[in-house]
Amino acid sequence: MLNDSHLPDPAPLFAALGDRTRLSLLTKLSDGQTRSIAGLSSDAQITRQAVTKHLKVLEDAGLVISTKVGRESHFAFRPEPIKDIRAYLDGVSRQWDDALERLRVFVER
Amino acid sequence: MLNDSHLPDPAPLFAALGDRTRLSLLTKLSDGQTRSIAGLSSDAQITRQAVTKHLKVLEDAGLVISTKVGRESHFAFRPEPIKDIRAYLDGVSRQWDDALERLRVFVER
DNA sequence: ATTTAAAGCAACCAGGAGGTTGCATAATGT
DNA sequence: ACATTATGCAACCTCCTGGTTGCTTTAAAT
Repeated sequence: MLNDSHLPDPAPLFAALGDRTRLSLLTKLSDGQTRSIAGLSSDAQITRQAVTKHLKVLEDAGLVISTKVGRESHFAFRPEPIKDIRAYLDGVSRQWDDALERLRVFVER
Repeated sequence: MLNDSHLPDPAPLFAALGDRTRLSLLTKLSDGQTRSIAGLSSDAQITRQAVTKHLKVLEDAGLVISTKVGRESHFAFRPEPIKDIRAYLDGVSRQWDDALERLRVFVER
């Protein structure tokens, strides 16, 4: 049995990624450049305040980090949680592959 | 620039994974065994009807497939979408790594 | 034939998510 | 000094989500 009781719950992380706007913000930031809220809002269809809320969600999930620079908040991408969920998905895939392999061995005997 | 305009929007897929109950259902099913709604509901803290709703979300996301067997609905894991989101995350990670590499080259010259 | 078990369906409810407007505050630019 | 820009904060609104209860239908078990 796949036992994930020792892992932190990845659901909130997936939830943070489960929004088009947030994915788009993340994609922009994943080019390594740091951006202000105004910079991230300029080409969005929603208000600056809505973007701020999305950035808060991303930051709470650890996907982004912000630092104050003068009157601006500069946001940067944080890749660590991405690694975490890839590891989680690897676990799920592995359990599946193992199940298939057991079935194959059973059928072929 | 990372261009994801040709890809199907992965946000709904992430959203489907963004719930503890659904992740737990998926984890159970990823062992390769097929299960009825009653079987999946028995050790859950919520009602059978709530489980049914979660299964519908998972099925809409393609993460699970159901077939009727007599009066029962049997659910099975579908690994394909997992591969899709891993590919998506690989793209994000790659863009990030490339950015770091460019920075390194720039700094070291 | 009757009872029991599995599932579908609909109505309802509370709370959260995503968005807005409006206003205040604090740096920057001129 | 004054005007402008970037952000923060709060109130509000609507719709969706995750959950419930209650009832019906259908298959299986006795």
